[in-house]
Amino acid sequence: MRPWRSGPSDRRGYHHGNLKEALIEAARRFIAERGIGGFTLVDAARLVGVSPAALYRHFRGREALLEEVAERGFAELAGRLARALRGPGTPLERFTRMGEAYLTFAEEEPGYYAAIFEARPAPPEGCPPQITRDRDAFGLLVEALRSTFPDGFPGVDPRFVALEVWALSHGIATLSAAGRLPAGPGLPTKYDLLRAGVLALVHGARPTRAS
Amino acid sequence: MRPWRSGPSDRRGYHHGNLKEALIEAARRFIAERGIGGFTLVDAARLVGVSPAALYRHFRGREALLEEVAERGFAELAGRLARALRGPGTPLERFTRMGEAYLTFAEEEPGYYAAIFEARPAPPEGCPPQITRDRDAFGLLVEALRSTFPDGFPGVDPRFVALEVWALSHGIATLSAAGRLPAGPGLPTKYDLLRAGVLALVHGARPTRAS
DNA sequence: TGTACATCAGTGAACGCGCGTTCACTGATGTAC
DNA sequence: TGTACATCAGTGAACGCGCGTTCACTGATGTAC
Repeated sequence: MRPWRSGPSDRRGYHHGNLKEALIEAARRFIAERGIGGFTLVDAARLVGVSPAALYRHFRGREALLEEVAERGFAELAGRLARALRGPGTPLERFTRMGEAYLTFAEEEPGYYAAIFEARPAPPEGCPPQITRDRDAFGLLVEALRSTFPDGFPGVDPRFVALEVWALSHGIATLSAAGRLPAGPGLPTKYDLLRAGVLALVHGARPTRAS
Repeated sequence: MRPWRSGPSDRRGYHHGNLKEALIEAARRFIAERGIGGFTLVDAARLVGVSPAALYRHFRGREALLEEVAERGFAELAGRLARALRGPGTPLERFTRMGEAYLTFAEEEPGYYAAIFEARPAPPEGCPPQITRDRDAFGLLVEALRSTFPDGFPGVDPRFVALEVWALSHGIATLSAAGRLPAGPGLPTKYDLLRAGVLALVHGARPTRAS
């Protein structure tokens, strides 16, 4: 990519100069507003001020653009989680902040969040990138659990606890995004819910499961 | 609706006789396969063997059909939950079975489940039916908690615990539907996850929240 | 420093498609007499 | 019991629309000489 001359100029001309990034950004915003299904190449191009055909200089098509958005979103999420975990405080404080970072990401970046989660049932070919991404994120969570509770959990695989924490976080994030968590003064925030829930899950981890 | 002459005849003729129900059923199946966004009136009509225009004898349009599907789905879900709760066993056993019924519903009826949860951000008019539905379902859960744990939770509103249980259930159901819960022999099933998680949430309910 | 040229990121018109919806209509049904 | 008729659930053709994608093209850019 051509080195872009510095300065705040928003530029406009025959060559956009930053089209790929601008399209990803536009997609992120439209997905946030209307969901994956409501996202349209034509709208994205219009927002950026470019003809729809220009898109094909940078992406193979709609799916490729969505995949790129999911990729960016995942990188952003992973970065936020890692940063929260690396911060100051006791292990438990940092773990708690990681949960908050997850909810905050889902709230601030609903486009990314949706792209990450919807971007593919995809044909049952190899499809390794997705698997890899999940494994990376999940591994991060498991590692965080291990370092936060170095003594582990009596008889329970940390991955089991990690799955529960993830499911709770995802549930809170999606219910909240759908406007289905009762909210208001005096009511618990989603952060309250997650904090208390994670503590309970972590403390309550006992060998109660059947298999 | 004309009394339908009995018999297993699938019938075919100028008058379908059962078109409204057949369309709802078709919508349910297509949403399950392709999601809300992938659902199409034309496909539904084709599956039922009727011209697309026929639909408008029974629904005001696409949105109305989706709303009807969501309504049916919600009724089915509420019925299943209530039935599980009314069954035999100790209160805790019945409460646990209610959770299983939730997951089973989400798995067996992904069309209904998606319709229930996606069927509307809807303009900020009165929109009472949705609110009412949520309140009904949530009230059922709160009632179940109260009767399962008649002594309550030390210093914690049962509705708080109910929200956490719901969020966990929803998170597990959606992750599972998205194929993102690692599954296989030796790995915990989603039922294991929910059972252990609910126990932990219920036992761990303590006054830890900030607000 | 100036000019010819290769490169390639853009244009804009067009395409085929499938969608939701409408319309005037038609044919089956059940009822009144 | 037979017939005329009102009702209304269906048809099928058509609509306007916006979509993703293609194509031959054009104009700006940066480089070689």
